Amino acid sequence: MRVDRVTSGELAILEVLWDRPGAGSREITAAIHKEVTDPKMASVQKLIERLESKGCVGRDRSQRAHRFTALVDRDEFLRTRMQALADRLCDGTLSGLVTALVRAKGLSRKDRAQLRQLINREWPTKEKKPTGRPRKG
Amino acid sequence: MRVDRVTSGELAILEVLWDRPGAGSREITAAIHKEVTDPKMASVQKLIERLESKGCVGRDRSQRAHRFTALVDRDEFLRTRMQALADRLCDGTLSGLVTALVRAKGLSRKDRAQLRQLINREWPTKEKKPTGRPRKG
DNA sequence: TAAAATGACAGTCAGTTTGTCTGTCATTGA
DNA sequence: TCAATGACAGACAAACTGACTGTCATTTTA
Repeated sequence: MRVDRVTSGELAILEVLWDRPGAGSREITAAIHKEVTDPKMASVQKLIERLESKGCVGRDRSQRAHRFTALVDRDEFLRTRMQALADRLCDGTLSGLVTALVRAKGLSRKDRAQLRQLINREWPTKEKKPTGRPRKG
Repeated sequence: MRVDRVTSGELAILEVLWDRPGAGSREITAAIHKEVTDPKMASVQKLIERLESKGCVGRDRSQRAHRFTALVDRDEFLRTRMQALADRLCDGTLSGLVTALVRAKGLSRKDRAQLRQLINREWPTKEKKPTGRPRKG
């Protein structure tokens, strides 16, 4: 799964597939380009082909018009991309990434409030359960 | 400042400059390559040149051997890169990015503890100052 | 059924990117 | 004076990227 080598054009395909799992090449083309022409269709197919070879897209050949699905979800994709940044620019830890985020200028008060709220909502309070008891949700 | 178009090779230069502000081309070359040859020097200079044209590196010409400094710091660079990710993959907010981070699988308990601790340390408690009074830092 | 439309696929293409290298020149220092 | 140094211009191949053509089999339509 070569998520790290997904290009901009390929990413456009993935974005469509995240919204519409199982879309066909025509639907994808329509979502990306104003007009659905033969060349556009071919371009999309080529990009899908490359995504497939990178292990990021799956293909259902049971019908003539193949149907495609993303094999990475958006969150996972994002995390991989951020991990790549961390590997290159921090000590390789995602928390190092967020540390930089927190320290960097240009983060609005609203941003910070959102972040804090987010963290507190996702990981409610002190985690007192060393047993890893499954949380509701 | 075209931080978003800094390539891998150029980033290597920046990393040296982050560690050693004011380094010369020879020092940078030595930090990147095993041997300091004429071609390597020229390559490094070309990369510096491009970084300069992107506004990411400054040049002090007061001496024959120019001295260089990064015009972006690591945190800022990181933030810009993450913002680019957010623009493409989230609603454009950094908190959307962290949301994905938080939701994504593959985040260890330790990671999460670190993140929480980080947030709480950086933004101590409730922010009750709508006036934006500068915080000690 | 014949013709048109459709979709997969192979192959090509030009433009760009990227890191490297050559060659020239002025300055420095031995 | 001569060698070393460093800036700089220019060229370069390889890879990347998205778009395109052309062919073929299948499906749909007239």
